Amino acid sequence: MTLSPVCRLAPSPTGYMHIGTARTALYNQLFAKRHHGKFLLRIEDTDRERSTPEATQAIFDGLTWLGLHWHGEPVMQFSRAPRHAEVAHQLVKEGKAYFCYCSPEELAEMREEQKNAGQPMRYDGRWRNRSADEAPAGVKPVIRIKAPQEGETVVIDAVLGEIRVKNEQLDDMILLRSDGTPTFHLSVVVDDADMGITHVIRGNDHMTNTFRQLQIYHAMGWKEPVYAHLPMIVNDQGQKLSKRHGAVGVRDFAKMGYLPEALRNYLLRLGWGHGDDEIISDEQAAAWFNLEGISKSPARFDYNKLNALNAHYLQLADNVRLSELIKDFMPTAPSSEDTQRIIKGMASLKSRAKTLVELAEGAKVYCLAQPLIYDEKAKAVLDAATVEMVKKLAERFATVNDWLAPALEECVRNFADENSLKLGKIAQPLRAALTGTTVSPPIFEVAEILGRDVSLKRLHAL
RNA sequence: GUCCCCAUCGUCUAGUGGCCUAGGACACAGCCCUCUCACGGCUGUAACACGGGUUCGAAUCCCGUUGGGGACGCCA
Repeated sequence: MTLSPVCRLAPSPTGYMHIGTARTALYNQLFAKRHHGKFLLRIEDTDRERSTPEATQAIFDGLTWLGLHWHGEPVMQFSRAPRHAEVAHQLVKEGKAYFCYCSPEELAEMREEQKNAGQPMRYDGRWRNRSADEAPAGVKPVIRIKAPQEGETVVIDAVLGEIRVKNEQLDDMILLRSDGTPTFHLSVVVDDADMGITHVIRGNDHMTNTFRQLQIYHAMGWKEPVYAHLPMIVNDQGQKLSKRHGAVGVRDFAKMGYLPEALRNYLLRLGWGHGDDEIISDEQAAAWFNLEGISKSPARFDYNKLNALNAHYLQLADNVRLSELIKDFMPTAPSSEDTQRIIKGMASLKSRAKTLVELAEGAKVYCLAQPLIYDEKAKAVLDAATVEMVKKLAERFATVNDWLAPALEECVRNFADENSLKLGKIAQPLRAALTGTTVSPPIFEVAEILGRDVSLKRLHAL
């Protein structure tokens, strides 16, 4: 690549930030990084009805949380409306676009007739060659492009290859609405051209838009960008991911306890491959990412794999960082002493968790809420005879000098030998007594971290 | 309805005419490790949608069928 690429993410701020948008952002950012180019952000807020500042903020927040940084100030598309109108009028002057005075009702009627007749639903060009004198009074016209009616439009897509469509299939799309505001196609092309975008990497739902957008490039004599259309992310039914069927917002994944680095790795591999590599660091991703590796077919979102990846990145994550992150997932904030215990026990805790939610759950052992609550399984373990035994063990514990896991383990092993018991026969009741549960990190480690006083207190509380 | 795109284990994928009795990862099952649960290690189940070609040879190329997805707005 001789010139460094300029990529962009162009989401419309009409709600939350979709996970598919996040992946598109990742691919754009990686591609730009790989080739030392730029990754720009443009907020497509020309739909004044649906665009909200909150949704715009959600996009900034989502990208920031994911660790995807864009270059420079985001472009707010609506602010460029005058420029878009200017281009539309220029095309009219050059005879490449024209005014159309059809009412929305008239167009709807036309489509209805076409549909009933089994015809393709397309604008029939009824104003293409009429002069403005025929304009009905009081009707504000739209501007339509005078699209070529013969030949074909060809897209060379970096993912899909060459795609051709006959121009007769395309109609004269609206460039400028009757209120003078630009439509999507016009603003996208004008902005991409003005921003110097060289590579348009976007969702496959834009594939068929490309033909129309190319016509604007051709009319204006602008150099067209390289296109790369990404396969959709679909749900387990194979359909477009939508809010009706579960989580789709980046924020939802944060709330479910996923780490941004895990989501990045997951999204990277969802629709792109590099041999047999599965765990891919940010550095490797930036060095390896290429358009050739993008797959053509839609990819299903799979929580199992995301969970596995998240578990992996949890292992790699810094213990103090994790102790901070799990606070959002705990009913009450742990005290500073509890937090210290959690950090000490984190190595064992995190190997047992797939998400921050599970990690927070596990960390509860070190949060000293009194009295200790025993779950059903723990109660079952602690029958009367067993409680007697544990109390005897507690007396032994009181004599342990170094309150450290190895010493405690030795103490319990000796106790077990003396009573001809298997270690498990004592360790499990000990676990139940110390944690109120039957599942925890290694119990001697838990006892060590809990400390002598707390541990003995819990044993005596039986 | 019209147009466009897609098609390898349940899922994500490797594979670009012989290296494929199709590889990896996740999930699943079993075993080992083990104080519980995990981690880890080992083993296993499991796929080229179908039908025609082309070729000495096809998961790989071509055509068709079927199935899936997307687009057809004065939304983006």
